[in-house]
Amino acid sequence: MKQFWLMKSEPDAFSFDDLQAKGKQGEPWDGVRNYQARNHMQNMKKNDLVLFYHSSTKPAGVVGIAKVIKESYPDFTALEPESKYFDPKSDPENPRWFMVDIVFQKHIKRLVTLKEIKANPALSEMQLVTHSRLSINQVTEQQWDEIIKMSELS
DNA sequence: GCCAACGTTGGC
DNA sequence: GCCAACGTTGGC
Repeated sequence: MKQFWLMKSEPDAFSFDDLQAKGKQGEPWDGVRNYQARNHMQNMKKNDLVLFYHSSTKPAGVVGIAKVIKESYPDFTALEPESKYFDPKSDPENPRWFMVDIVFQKHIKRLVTLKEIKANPALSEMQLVTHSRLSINQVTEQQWDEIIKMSELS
């Protein structure tokens, strides 16, 4: 069964254009230090599709589509003391944090803003709305279709 | 830059 | 196991 996700990024740090520039090699999604978000990553399967979301920007919203190309594996930055994501409590024998690799898939026709998502009753159950601080969200197929539909309306 | 919401930590 | 203190996220 195909699964759908939404991943947030601050475009100043890493944007959808940056992901596209990475080409086929994609990008390891390091630095996630929240258990719920980690659990979502551990459930991701190769070829699952991802809504790429820009946060802390004007306006915030979904900017494009990415795809999972590597399933979860330990986030090595948690074990590197010189990394800004270093977690002294993460044990190399039993890693606490994981990451996945994602790759650019395609652009959508236009930005779908958070404001529009919040205004759409069909999307009131989205984790993006109900768990606004969670950086990696699960998306249902119906929600996915609705967002894509919105992106195709001018 | 502010601040509300909320996840995490640590003392007890 | 409770909960106050603290840190972070993210919209505005």
